[in-house]
Amino acid sequence: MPTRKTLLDATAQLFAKLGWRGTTTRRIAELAGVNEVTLFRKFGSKESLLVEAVRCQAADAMQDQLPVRPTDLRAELVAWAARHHGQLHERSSMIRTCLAEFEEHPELAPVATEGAERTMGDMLRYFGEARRLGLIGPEGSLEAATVMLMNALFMDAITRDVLPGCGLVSTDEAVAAFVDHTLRALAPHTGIHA
Amino acid sequence: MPTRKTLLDATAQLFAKLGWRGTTTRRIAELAGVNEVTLFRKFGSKESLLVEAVRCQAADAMQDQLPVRPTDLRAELVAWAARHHGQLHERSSMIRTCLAEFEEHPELAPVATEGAERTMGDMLRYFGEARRLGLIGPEGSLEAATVMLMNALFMDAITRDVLPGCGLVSTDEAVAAFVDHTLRALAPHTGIHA
DNA sequence: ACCGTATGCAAGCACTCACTTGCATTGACC
DNA sequence: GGTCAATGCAAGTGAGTGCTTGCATACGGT
Repeated sequence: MPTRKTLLDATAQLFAKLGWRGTTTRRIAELAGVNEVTLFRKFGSKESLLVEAVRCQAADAMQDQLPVRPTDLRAELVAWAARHHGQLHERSSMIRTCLAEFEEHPELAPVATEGAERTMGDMLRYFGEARRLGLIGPEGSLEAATVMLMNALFMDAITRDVLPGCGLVSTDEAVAAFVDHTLRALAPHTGIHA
Repeated sequence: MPTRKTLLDATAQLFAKLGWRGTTTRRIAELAGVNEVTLFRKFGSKESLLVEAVRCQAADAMQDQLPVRPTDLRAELVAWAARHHGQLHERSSMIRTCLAEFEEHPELAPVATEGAERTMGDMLRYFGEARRLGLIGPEGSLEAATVMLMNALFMDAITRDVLPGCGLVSTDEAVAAFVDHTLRALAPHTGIHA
């Protein structure tokens, strides 16, 4: 059924840009090139369609994992962070909208955030492994390091186009600076990057 | 004129919760206990009223500065970060909504973000001063430290009620952990907090 | 006592919203 | 050729939208 996917894609696209209330069934039908009635026959209501569209969009998010065994921390983290930042940036409009809509539509939250928690768990595991291998020092909270790095990447990705001038200038520089700062806090001895 | 402030407050409150489209002139009038016609007589249009309401809300944000001369970095930063986090948290609903509405209503952006940039500048100055005084080491990017700390606080504050389980558990612990992590990255010698 | 300003009230305008109904058309499978 | 499910089209429902008009009422300054 090509119609179904077409409708879900159009809905996600409109929702990201216009929010729940702005995403009208008329606009969805027009963008999908489908009659408005078809939308109701296939999904029953606007609400079902929107929730399903957000669910699919979130499920599409690539699962990008850190290496099982850390070797070159900086290289691996920078590469991972760049990919992760790219993914977030692609979806920044949808993410901003969801953050605002969670209050009125809490049913969106579980489906949209499941990925984030898994990613945090993966990074925590990675740092734990690195510490076990002596690649980072025995002190410093790995949770704090993980949350701060992920928050920094997240914020930069979702505010970059909408609030230029509230962060670092270039994306690559920002990613590298965040990773370096994180590793400096976890370094086994001073001046690891000096 | 009590009516004016009443209307602005009601508007800001509704806008934070329901967004631009959800904030209807009927709801505003009802919440403010004012006739809907009065709203149009005083502000001309819904758009003027909304922009003005967001402007006032942002202007109300307390300006909370770091000490001119750094002495006890950790204590000063923790105290400042806790206050800053509190302010952000109070306005988290409005902030989330604005982040989503910036795309459709870019006129909101300048008025709403002016404070954030000043705050970042203040922290950068504070770190620069601290480095000059030898309270932090000569290496490590102060911009990265500033952006990461502010992003971490910002994210924690605006996602705390809407995405529990995506960060650290208690607010106070989170704030302290973020500051510690930041200082560890900037520390003049290893193990400053050991 | 008079006047201007601010507000309320009732009604209405043209428009959009989510959603429904009834009927015609298509196309695939038997 | 006949059946059935999927889709389109035209029209309409009741509710909500931003905004306007006309008129009544209050209150303060002169």
